[in-house]
Amino acid sequence: MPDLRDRFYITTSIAYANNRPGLHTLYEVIGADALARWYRMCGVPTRFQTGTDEHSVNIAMRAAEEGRSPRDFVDAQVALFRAAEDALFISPDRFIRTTDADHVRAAQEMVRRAHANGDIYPGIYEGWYCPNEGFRNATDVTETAAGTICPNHPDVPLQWLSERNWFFRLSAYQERLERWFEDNPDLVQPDHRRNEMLGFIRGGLEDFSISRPDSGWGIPFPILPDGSGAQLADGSWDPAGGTIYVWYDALINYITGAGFPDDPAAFARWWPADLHVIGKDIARFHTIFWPAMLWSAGLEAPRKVWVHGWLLAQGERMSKSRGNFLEPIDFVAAFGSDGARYVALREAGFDRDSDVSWDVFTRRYNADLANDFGNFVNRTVSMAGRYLGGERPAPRDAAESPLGAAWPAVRDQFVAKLEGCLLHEALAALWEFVGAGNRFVEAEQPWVIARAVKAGEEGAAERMRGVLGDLVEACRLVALAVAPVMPGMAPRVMQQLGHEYAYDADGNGGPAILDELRWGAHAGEAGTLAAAVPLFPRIEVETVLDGEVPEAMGPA
RNA sequence: GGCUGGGUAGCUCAGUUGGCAGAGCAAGCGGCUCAUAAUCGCUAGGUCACAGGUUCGAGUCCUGUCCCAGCUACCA
Repeated sequence: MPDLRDRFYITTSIAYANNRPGLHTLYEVIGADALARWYRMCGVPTRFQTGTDEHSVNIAMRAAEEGRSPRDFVDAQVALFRAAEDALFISPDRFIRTTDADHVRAAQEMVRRAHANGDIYPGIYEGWYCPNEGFRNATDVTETAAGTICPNHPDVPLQWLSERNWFFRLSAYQERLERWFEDNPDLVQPDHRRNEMLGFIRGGLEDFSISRPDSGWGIPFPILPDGSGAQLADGSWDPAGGTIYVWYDALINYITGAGFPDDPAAFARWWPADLHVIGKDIARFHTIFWPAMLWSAGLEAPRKVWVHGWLLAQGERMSKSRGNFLEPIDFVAAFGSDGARYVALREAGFDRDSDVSWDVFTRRYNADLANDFGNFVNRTVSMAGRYLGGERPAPRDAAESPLGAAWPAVRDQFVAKLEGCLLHEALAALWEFVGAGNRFVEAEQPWVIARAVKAGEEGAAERMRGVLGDLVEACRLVALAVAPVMPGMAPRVMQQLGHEYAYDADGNGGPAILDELRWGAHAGEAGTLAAAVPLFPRIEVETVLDGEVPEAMGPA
């Protein structure tokens, strides 16, 4: 059962607006959206935030290449993200952009607080600089006869650059971080990620730089090296202050969205976040840098960080640069919005890397959605219409019904896995019940009962109503439970079953879902079933093989 | 190199405190007909990476070897 809090604040990491969205980046958003919808349906006031990270020299360069202003460039990128998220039924309460005015204020305020607390200081940042990629890690460069190069651009000699930057005193927080990890084993999950982070902390923490020279595209650093304010009399910012570098910009989005610093009441309500959902590549920044930054500002650290894995294609991480990504729009076109969400969350484990392919997604869609669940609803509605004239039969008491007796354990398992962020396992638990439903049909054979009814056998009609009532109820429960994952499907099923669907498009507004997920919750209410309409048309594999397959994801 | 986690049926993976190797999908066969050629039942003979060891008995513990992945700080 969920820990019924007074509110739930959940975030995804913000996507780097340098590239168009791919399914591998939206995968995290789909998972977080499903969780957000679940808490909304539980009746917990929920705030779900996702968005885009829009500053960086890289983005300014990309914009310049296209002959546009950075602002025009990111606006166009953001439109692509929003369109893809709309297609996937993503329901953010706030889509935050790091170029938003309130975010700029939040980031600057965080810098001021760190400064006031003595946690930042001017220093020298130096290292090998690649004109294409910026500063390179010492372990990423190679010494050659021609000079020092980075592996991605062997023709471009690296330059040794020194910059005068501000540094954050992360080293001062080592003990507190270590204690924080030790005292809260559930804070960073899964466990192996937690262990990695803890090991990193124990290995010693260095300060990190948080400013860069002014590039014309970034949040102005609000303090000059001498400690005075960087804002000029006319309200503009002194370029000599430079800009805030990535982590004191991007990470801040989570508190901006909660109301920091403009709306103290909202901030008090929503912060600290209950759950940051992030990818494993940025675990360190979210579980080590971020808490320290918050503490420095006198704020609380997030309550939980969930680190998911990557989608892999033939063993390699999906990415734009590799070209082995999946276009979200193609994905939705093939599987539908609900189907796309389902197969992504069911096929890839939310706690680890998962190899996926167009083929396994298609198989999963056909097996789970078309055959198992879609057909289960279809045959149930069809039989109820044919044998009972469309009057919705009531389920029997759980004690008299195999399905009713099995349901509570299924539901509990589903809820436990879902709230534990093991979304794929939650769905698997639910689908066990779908299988039980189909087996129940075979065991009872309503078409045989129909003949008995026709022959006037005593008790046959009652048996028919009981069996079909159980089946209708099973359809209702599964459709409702899986609504956070397939929000478009649930109302369609309810309509066919003659039940009301009381939730808004984003999952708000309805009764507490746990009450609705009781066997027989609406047993006493009359209703009329609609005509059976297939929910998930089968996808013929031949169709997939023939065309419309993104090249990168098609059959090898 | 160091640390961590893995290598189990064609594919994806479960395997609790050591006790006759499991599930789903795919494939083959059979049944049924309410249903989206769906569904239900049966079938799968996998040296549980490899080699040793402990034990009455090891996928499950110990040692060694091979292979894979992750982490080993400033990329968003």
